[in-house]
Amino acid sequence: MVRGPRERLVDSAIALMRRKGVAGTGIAELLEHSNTARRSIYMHFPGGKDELLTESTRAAGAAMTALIRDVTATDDPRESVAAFIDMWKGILVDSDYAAACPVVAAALGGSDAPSAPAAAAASFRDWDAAIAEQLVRVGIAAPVADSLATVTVCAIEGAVIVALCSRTVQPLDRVAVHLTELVSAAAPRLSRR
Amino acid sequence: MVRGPRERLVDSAIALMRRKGVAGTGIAELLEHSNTARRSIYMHFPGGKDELLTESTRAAGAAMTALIRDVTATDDPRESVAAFIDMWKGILVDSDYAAACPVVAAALGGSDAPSAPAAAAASFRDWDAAIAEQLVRVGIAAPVADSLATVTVCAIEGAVIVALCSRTVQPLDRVAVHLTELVSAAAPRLSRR
DNA sequence: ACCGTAGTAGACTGAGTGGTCTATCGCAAG
DNA sequence: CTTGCGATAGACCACTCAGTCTACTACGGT
Repeated sequence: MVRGPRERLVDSAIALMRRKGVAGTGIAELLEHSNTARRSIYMHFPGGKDELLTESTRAAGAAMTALIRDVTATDDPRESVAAFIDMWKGILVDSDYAAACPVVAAALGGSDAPSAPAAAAASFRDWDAAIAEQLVRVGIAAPVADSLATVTVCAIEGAVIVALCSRTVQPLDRVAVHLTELVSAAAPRLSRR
Repeated sequence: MVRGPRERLVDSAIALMRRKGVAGTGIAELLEHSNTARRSIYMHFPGGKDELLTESTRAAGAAMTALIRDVTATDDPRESVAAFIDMWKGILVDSDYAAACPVVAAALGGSDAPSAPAAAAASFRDWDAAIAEQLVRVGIAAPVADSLATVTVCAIEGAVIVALCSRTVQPLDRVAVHLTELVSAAAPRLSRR
């Protein structure tokens, strides 16, 4: 694995966006965190902070898309939901409720990184599509699957935020219960389990 | 209604948090937006930015709690959900997808306003309680009502974020459908409508 | 009419912002 | 060895940040 300045910058930007948001992520802090020369930012990202954070949003979104595709390889969406919720619980607890979703930060950081929200929106769409694909595979009609997938993403992202500031994973657990309920109701052939 | 500097500052802080987040809300911008003397901030909020934004979070949260209590006065939670979703759609469209939830901003702004997340968490709890109260009233068992209330808050907040960056109210519509579905399933005596 | 207080206006500070620039370093291809 | 280039180190820029300070004004209670 090549660990050039570009990769280090993107990784650090993702880590900082999780904890500080877009506006709160400063160049100086980013340089220190990634052990990179100041100039390297503008070599790889001529557009400066906006370009760097937007690219980092894309990278974080793509990584999550891959993870979703991996987790949804099963034929039971309820397992997938549980796996996701567990992953988020791990992130929150391990970071002592300091790290949230970098893509959410990007979605809300339009005033500091104007092109970041568009990258966030693209990621959300990818996640939707990946989740809907699994739901269709287990027999849910496409329009319902799309809708359920969107709700899954929204509910989990919302729960992460509420859980973060409340310093408890309870919102995630509650969301897991009801998302499972929705999936079971929509996919009759799963509901006997 | 008295419109002293304190009220103007809180109102402006809420408006700016919606659009710029906590870290992105600067004192200078706040002063200009609220037409207030610099000194007045530190007269009313000796703790500076942290205290001002935390207090503004409490105010925004309380206003929303009142609105929730108002909207949930009905005995049909499905109407209440629809009313909320409509309200958010209005905010997003009217602001041209620039204004989100100030309480979410506070929840994520811990690095710039350390005591804001706690105020956000308190608001989320109040909203949960207000929503759960209505659900219990229509015959849903308390534990289920609590859980459903949390999911309602999380899903809507998540949908606002996704809708904002996607520049479409579709996520909110989809969330409305499935929240209604969940409420109907949990409250049998409503489900014939 | 007087005083006390809240509010206004705006200068000022030190630290920090994102971004640019020059100079040097290390290394690989010719 | 030499040339070229990405990377590093760090000075430097104009600007903004949050917060402090002084001087002045407006007004309500006595």
